[in-house]
Order: sequence, then C-alpha cells, then structure tokens
Amino acid sequence: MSAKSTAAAVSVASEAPARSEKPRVRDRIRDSAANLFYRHGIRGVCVDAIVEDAGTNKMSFYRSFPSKDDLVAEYLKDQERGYWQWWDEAVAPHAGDARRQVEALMQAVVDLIKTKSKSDCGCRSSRGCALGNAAVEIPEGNDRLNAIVHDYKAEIRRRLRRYAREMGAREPDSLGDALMLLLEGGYYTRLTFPNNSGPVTSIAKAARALIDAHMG
Amino acid sequence: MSAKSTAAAVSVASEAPARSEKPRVRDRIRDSAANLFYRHGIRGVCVDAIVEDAGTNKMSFYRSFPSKDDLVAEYLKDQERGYWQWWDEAVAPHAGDARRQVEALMQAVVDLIKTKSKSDCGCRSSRGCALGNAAVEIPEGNDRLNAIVHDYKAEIRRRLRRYAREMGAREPDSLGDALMLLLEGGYYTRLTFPNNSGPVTSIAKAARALIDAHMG
DNA sequence: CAGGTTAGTGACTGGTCAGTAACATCTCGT
DNA sequence: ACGAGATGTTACTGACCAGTCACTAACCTG
Repeated sequence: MSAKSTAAAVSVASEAPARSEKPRVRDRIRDSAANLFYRHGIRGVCVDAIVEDAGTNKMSFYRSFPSKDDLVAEYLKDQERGYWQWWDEAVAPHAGDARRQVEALMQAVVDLIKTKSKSDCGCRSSRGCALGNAAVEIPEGNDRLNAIVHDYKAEIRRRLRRYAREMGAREPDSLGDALMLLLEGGYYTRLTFPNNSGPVTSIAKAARALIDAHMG
Repeated sequence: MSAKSTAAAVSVASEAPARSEKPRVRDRIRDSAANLFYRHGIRGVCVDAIVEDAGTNKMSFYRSFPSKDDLVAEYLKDQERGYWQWWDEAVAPHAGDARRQVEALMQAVVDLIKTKSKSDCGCRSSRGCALGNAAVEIPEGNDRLNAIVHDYKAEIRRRLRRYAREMGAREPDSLGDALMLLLEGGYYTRLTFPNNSGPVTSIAKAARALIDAHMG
C-alpha cells in the first residue's frame, strides 16, 4: 500500500564496488534520520517515525543499527563530514590567502543561512548547527555522543585559529576565537530568526572588522 | 518518610502581604523545574522528576499548573526576567556611557561563564542560554513557547543596537548585530567547552575591537 | 467547632517509545 | 531453479510519561 516516493539516493561515492541502483534500507534510514533529527531534534524523533519516513520497518532498522544511539552517532558524524566538505569547498578558491579564506567562509555562511532548508549543498542550515543543537539534547552522561560534538567544535576552533596565524594577525588565538563566536552565534540565532532576517546577516562585515583590528 | 530538606525559599519580594515562612508547593516546583530543565533540557525532565525534586506529588503539581507546558512557559519567563535583572545590574554603573555599558556586559558574560553553575547571581550559565537551548527543543508547532524565545532574542538585539546607536557608531545596526553574534556564540559554545576554556574568554577583547572599528 | 483551603497518597488511564521474537517474502547471483 | 541474504509483517514486552480520580490529612480562620 501507500506508494511512497522512495526518494533520491544519497550516493556519496562510498567504498561499495557496485553502484547502488536503489538505495539500501540502511542508507534510506540514515537519510530519513538526518532530515528528521535536524528538523525536530533527536529526542523529538522516535524510531517508528524514522522507519516510516524511510519506507521500511522497525525490524530492518534494528538489523542495521544496534540501537537508536548508534544511529545518532552516525548521524552526527555524517553531519560533521558534510560540514567539512562544505567548508573546504568554500575556502578552496583562496588557498594560500588565509584572510580571503575566512571572508569567503563567512560569506558562505550567510548564503547558507539564506537557503530555505533543503540540502542544496549537502549541509543543513535552517535550524542552525546540527552538532551544536545535539549538544543541547544529549544528556550529561552520554560521553560517546558528547565527545563527537566536542571534537567537532574543537576542530572549528583549531582551524580558525590557524587561519588567524597564517594571515599574520596579532594575538591569533584571540582573533580565531572571536571569529568562532561570530560563526556559532550565527548558527545559534538562526533558530529564532527566520531566513535571513537575523543578526547573522552582519557576520561577514563583522569578520572583516575583526581581522582589520588584528592586522597591521 | 524521607525528610528531604525543604531547601531555601526564593522570596523575590513578591506581592504576597505575609512573608512566606516555608515556601509554597508552587514555588518549590518552579524552583526544582528551573534547575532540572536547565541541566537536563526540557524534554529530558518528566513531571515525576520535578515533583520528586520539589518534595511533593503529581496532584499538587496539576493543582498549580494546568499542564507541563504551562510550567515550561513560566520557566522561560522566569529565566528571561532573571537575565534582564542580571543585565541591568551589569550595565547600571555606566549609565549614560553606552560603550562602557557594552564592555561591562561582555566582561560580565565572561565572569558568568566562569562560575561553576550555581545561581550565584540569579542567572544560570554552565549550559549556555536557557531560552536559546529551549529553542532547540521546542517543536515547530508550539507557537506559544517559541514566541517567548523569539521575543527575548529580539529584545537582546534591540538593546545592543540601541547601545551602538547611543555610542554614535557608524552603521549601528551592524555593530549591534555583531555584538549579538559574539554574545550568542559565547553561550552556544559554553555547552561544549567546560568552564572558561572556550572561545568565550575572548569576547570582551573582540567586542572592544568591533566597537573601535565602528567609531571615529 | 465548622468549613474552606492547601497539600499528600496511591492507584489508574491512555498513550508513546525502544527493542525483540517468530515467521513470511523478496531478490539476486550462481 | 535454487539457496542465501536482505527485507517485510505482525505482534509483543517492558519501561516511561502526562494527566486524572477518589480519598485523606493538615492547617487556617471565623
């Protein structure tokens, strides 16, 4: 019954030798989970909802994932991977020029925030940062999931501080941290200010001002 | 059984004529809910847990609150009220000097973030912004709760833009938004970087640099 | 003391949710 | 065509959770 659209395959060119004609259950589940987790929060989405969205059933779910938490862990790592890919692409045209890389990144954030919600770029934005939001929901004791988020945020900080160093800024760590605050603030406020009406629209200008202040 | 400590009264000098000898059930519930919601998230705390922490029972809960959502709404408004109180106190010593007010505010954030977790100042910080975190958890359709968060964030933006205007900055709205991004980024990152090890430690310096860039 | 207010107890309903069991069917390579 | 692995179906367990009911006990006030 109910001929649901089995939707589009993700096909991120994985290690599978045979190109996937129709997406495997496991991939459909991951795809559905990514959408639902991002839109409604992790605690707000039950396994049944994921399974229904993926057009499968609970047994197939538990044949692919030992527990919901394992799916969440994969979801977080997937989001992180997609994010770095988006980041690297935004930055690539200005390799060797750290300042322009940061500026391109900030502009990319604004562009990203402007997109409705669909993953036109393999990266979600309408509800802020998937990993950051997860940090709100993951309970204190869940070291495994919390570690994923922490490592991700630490890497953001590391990269931004490195850019600051590469552009020869005074107090590069402070500049890197300030840029990170802008970035994270942009994602955080995206939750409450729809589309591109929020303060994030000023992020590129602010980043330039901060960089100027740390140069020369 | 179980002679739990009935804990300390809140006593915010309300409109009750008689000074409260022992805190009423309703206030104990609000107090417990505030702690638990902030620490574990709204969806992560059930009514039974609140009731147990408050040393009362479910019936007394539902005699005081029509539903859990009503308690959540009061929780959010309480947190907002406490936040503005903290804000106004941080800013009061520099009335008339918008620039120093902003600087004092940013420094107050750093000091706040440094505090372990207890509400030494009537304002929580160890897990970031209570209202902002709520935005992650509140489902899309819950207009009532979402409106509370939105109004709160909009007021932050309004105030910061006003400071920028009062200090005679060029493009005051951009400066106000940039300051807001720093502020929100500080709270957001506080979730993943313990104590005062995160990028928020650079917020005061960053704010000064931004203000300088918009002056003269 | 009477009557109202406030709070506590325990059991219950109806619903949700993670995870499991047993069995049936489909698909694909050989 | 056949068998194996992947997938679907139905029903279930046990836990949790919001909210309700009937009843009881303490307390305050006139």
